[in-house]
Amino acid sequence: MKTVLMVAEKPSLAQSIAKILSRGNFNSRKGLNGVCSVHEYTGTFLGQNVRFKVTSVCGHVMTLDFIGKYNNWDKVDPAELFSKAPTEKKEANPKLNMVKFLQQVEGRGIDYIVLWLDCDKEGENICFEVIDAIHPVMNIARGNERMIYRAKFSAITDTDINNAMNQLGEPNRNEALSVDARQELDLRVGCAFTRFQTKYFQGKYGNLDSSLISFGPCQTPTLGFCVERHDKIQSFKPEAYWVLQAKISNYSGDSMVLDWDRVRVFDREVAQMYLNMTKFTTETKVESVSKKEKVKQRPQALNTVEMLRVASSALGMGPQHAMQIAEKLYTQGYISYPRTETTQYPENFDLKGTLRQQVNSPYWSETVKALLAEGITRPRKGQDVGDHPPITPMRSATEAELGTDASIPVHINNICQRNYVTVESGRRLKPTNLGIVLVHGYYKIDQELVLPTIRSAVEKQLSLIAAGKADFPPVLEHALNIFKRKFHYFVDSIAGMDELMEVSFSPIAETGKPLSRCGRCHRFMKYIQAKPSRMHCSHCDDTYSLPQNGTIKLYKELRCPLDEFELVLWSSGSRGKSYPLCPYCYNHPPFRDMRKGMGCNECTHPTCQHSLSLLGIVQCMECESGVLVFDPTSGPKWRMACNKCNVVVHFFENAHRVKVSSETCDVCEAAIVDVDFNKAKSPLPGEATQHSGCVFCDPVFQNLVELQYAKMKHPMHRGGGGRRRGRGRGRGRRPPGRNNPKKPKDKMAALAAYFV
DNA sequence: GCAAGGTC
Repeated sequence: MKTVLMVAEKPSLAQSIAKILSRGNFNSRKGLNGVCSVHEYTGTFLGQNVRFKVTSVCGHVMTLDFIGKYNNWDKVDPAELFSKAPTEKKEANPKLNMVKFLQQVEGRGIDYIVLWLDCDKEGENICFEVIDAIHPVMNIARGNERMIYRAKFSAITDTDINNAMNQLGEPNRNEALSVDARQELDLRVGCAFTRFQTKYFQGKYGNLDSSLISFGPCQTPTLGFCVERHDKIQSFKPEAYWVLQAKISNYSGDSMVLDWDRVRVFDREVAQMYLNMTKFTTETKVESVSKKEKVKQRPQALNTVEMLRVASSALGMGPQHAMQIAEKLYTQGYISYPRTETTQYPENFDLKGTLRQQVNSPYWSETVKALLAEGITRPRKGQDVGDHPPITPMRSATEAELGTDASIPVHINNICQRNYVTVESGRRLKPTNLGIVLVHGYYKIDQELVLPTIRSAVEKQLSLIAAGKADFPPVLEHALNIFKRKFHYFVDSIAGMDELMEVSFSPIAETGKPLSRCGRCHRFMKYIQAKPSRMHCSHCDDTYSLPQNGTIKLYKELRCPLDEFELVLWSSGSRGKSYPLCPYCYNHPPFRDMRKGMGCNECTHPTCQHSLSLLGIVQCMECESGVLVFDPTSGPKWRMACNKCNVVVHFFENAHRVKVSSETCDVCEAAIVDVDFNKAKSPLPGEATQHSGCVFCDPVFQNLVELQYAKMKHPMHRGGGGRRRGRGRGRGRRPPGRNNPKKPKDKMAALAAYFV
């Protein structure tokens, strides 16, 4: 029996599709990654009896990135990112193992594939990601029989899904290619500007309070809208004005308030004059009576931006939340696809049928019945962009169930995280100094960097690829060329933005507090606590980066024997790990086998008393290449910590001295440790206070060792497994190896519409 | 360490 593999965009959709097509008669099992399930049933396909397997991916399978060596910020000139730096497709989420799942497990030996990815450009792109993985391992078809099919649907309803299955088409290569072009453009442009800005300003100012000064074709215009609004509010100057109001009443006591035809005057004396004139009036004369009727236009059909706007103004719901709910309603079959720019129903759209679905609703049953009886008027004419029908209720819900794209909330979240804006009460966005300076800077240098127009122009070009009216390479090259020139102009004109920065931020040399001495000039260097924390020597004009997410203290005024820089002690917290580091060596590794970002606990100096060579005890039991290094600052609760992962091992408590000797254990090769215990609390037999031995093998010490993990905010490794013995000691070992809100034309117009 | 786009 032949096999048909059907792939949806997300697990919940795969299940819904299987349920509908098999009429509820299917078996499910977990897939390789535990996230994507596989639903199986038998049925007919192209007139033959086949086995159907319905599964899904989790969004994009692949992502675009530069090849490894171009991700080094120190060695790569950002300008190279526009053309020289090669890119490659990497697995978007390696933990999900999607390629293996598709290629080696579910796709192998299948006969047909039906693509049920969302029907938008991104979905079309994912189609080809799936095809690329599966096509090579499919059974070879006889003759010219087609093996790959595309289902087109707009709602997860019985009719839509069954119709799609009966009218399978082909995936659209051009639409997929337009997404490839977008990806490459966003990557090259975003990374080049981000790296340049970040490195330029971080080296100059000490209190930027953002560790990353990012730039993106969507997030930057979003910030632009916030700052523009803020500037308008700031430049508004309130002026006092006067209004005349008269309250009149007739003989029966009915009263009304009359408004002044002039509305307001800004001249107090004029207002006073009119007030004096009315003061002595006892009669009023009605000159005319007019009647007005107000007609409210009937609404247009709902698209995404309008839905988000209404959700915000009427329901007080943030865009992220609103989109999440819409997404859920869609996958459960209550509404049609919630991502659409279209505000016009097709001529043949069954409006009455849609309304009939609501006839038993406990909320509006009566209204629906009345509408059906008297007949309905079509919504006001809108625009059919050709993507999906307007957002439409597909079935009635009972208490409990209740951007042109979902990315607007993501852009807003982005600029919050970068500390460009803060969210005030009532979900109002207020730009920070940094956000304001950036936007004003772009305006000064090149307005197009922050205006939505350039993105709109790019999207227009990309849609030419999608429509098959232009080829991928020339469109990409043309767009990259424009941004490359903009980039060079920006670099050359950065002083313009810098002038604005100077007003809001302090030069790095004036920031921070003196902490440790520089090994070159022997003057105090300043410790800058603001992220990213670093050390700066104003005399030598050098900046040294430091490990993040912890505290930095002076380490007993001890010096590095190699460069005479005073050591500092990094600590992740009172119970976590700590190690000394030399600010110079941390940035400029002294030995060949060392890399940037290593502290003394990874230093291979053969004789320095703070080095791995002298304080290392044994190989870490949890990670591949780490060594447990004695922490001489940890007393009285002595401990050793892995110099690679976050394993911390507590050992002796009541000791006043612990020393790592140069001898090793015969059994496990761990370093022998000499310990002096307190007289009163010594765990040793008799009155003994001193003992030497292997921490793991010595019968006295063995019971005093306890394995515990450091409580780190961002664990690099998860715990697991017990302690393994006999893996040899690790001492000295090298580690191996914005507009009219009704007619948004494109994404940027949609974004602008949200800010109205 | 970076973009934007999917989704968990």
